[in-house]
Amino acid sequence: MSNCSHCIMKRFNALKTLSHDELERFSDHKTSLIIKKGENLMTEGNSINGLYCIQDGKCKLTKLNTNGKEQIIKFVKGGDILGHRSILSEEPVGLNATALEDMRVCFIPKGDILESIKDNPQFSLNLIKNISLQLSQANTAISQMAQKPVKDRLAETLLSLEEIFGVDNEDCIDVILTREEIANTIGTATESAIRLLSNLKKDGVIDLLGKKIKILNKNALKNISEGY
Amino acid sequence: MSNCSHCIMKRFNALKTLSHDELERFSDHKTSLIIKKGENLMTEGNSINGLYCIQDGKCKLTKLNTNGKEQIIKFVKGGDILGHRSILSEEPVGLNATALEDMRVCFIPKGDILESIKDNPQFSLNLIKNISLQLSQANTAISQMAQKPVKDRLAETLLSLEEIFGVDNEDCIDVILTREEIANTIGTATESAIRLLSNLKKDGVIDLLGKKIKILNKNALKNISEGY
DNA sequence: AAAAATAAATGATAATTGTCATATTTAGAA
DNA sequence: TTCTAAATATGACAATTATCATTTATTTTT
Repeated sequence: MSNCSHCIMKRFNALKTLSHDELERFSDHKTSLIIKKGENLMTEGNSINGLYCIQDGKCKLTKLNTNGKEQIIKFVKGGDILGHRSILSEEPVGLNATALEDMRVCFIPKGDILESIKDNPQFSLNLIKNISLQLSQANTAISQMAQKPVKDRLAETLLSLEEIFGVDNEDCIDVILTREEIANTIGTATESAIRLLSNLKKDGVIDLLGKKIKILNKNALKNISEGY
Repeated sequence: MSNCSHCIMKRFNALKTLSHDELERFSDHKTSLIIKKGENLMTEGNSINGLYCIQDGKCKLTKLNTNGKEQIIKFVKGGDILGHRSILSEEPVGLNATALEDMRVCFIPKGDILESIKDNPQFSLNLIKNISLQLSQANTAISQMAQKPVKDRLAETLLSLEEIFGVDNEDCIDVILTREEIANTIGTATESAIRLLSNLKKDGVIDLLGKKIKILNKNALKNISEGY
């Protein structure tokens, strides 16, 4: 099985401050798992006892609203970690993590993580920074959801998806989402999302190739996202 | 000047795990300040080098949107702490903290806080839990802003305001907000907020006594907040 | 490959929400 | 107090967004 001290994950995030010894310890205790598209890596309300390192693949973090609708809170990809908030706060997981494509994930038991937190203040601090950044981004999201019209939020979301996932060899945003998932990200009805995407295409701002979306005019999108 | 080890603050939050010695150190270095209604305790984008303990008074945490509108993210009252996120993440403050009434606040220099974080893992952990809880609440807020109609959000907000601030001797929610501030909390136009408040009053769910709001039927509000 | 199921697209219409205008009330300053 | 400014309230209307119905396209299953 692969070794944590050689893993690409350690180049990212909080994990980059871990010593060789700590990574070896992780290696000895970790389990690798494959999450198939559509399956849940974490489920809202459940407790977990470890940290997930996303090796490969993409997932969405969602919340089920009281009205039964799914809200997508965040997208996660290879190199990201999941579950640290729950470990640190000793609370159940707050979001569902659902695979958007097949994923390769490593699971590192809570005990090892807590040990590193105790031994390695820098690791601990990096986890805190990660959570703080998420809080900061969440506050921005609240503001935008509350005050921006759907069209602006769609533009914003498309830019952010390209930022997160990059583009493929045809310059399309490198993630496959259904129209419903896009709608659940910006908080609108699926039909509205479809209509606004069609408008953006008609205006030459984006191109739609099946589920693939290509941004043609980033500046125009940026303007729309700011209400112009 | 008052002494931290006798302060009511230490009954709350992360501070409750601090030792007598730590509190004495805080006491020696702290400064007390009065923030007048309308003044800012913290300002978005500025850096701070310490922790604020709110002794008394209320404030709103806001974010200025790209469209120039103010979004209220959170309300803060006596017993709460502010600035720990910025200290821990070593980033500028993300939100404005504006006094809703005159406030008494203590400021404890960053150095003392960082020392306690190093010495006292439980203190550190409690700060993390505080930030984690905020993140969890923020995610819920995103979902509600994105998916619930304004009426539901208003009902939700009224319940939450009573939860946070309690009621005065006339059973009114114990905080004075302008209609504009209520609108900026739920993310709507001031006129819409006014109209929906009037409707709730007409339906006998709340009573409006000037700026004071009294919840008459908590169950009805709860139902409205959930879309019934 | 054909059939069935799911997703996307579009029109028609209704409901929600925002904007502008204006009146009324309240709070603050001279 | 009296004046002035600001906040609240309400109507009229426009813009945005949701819902429902239906068609077309795409994906999945048999």
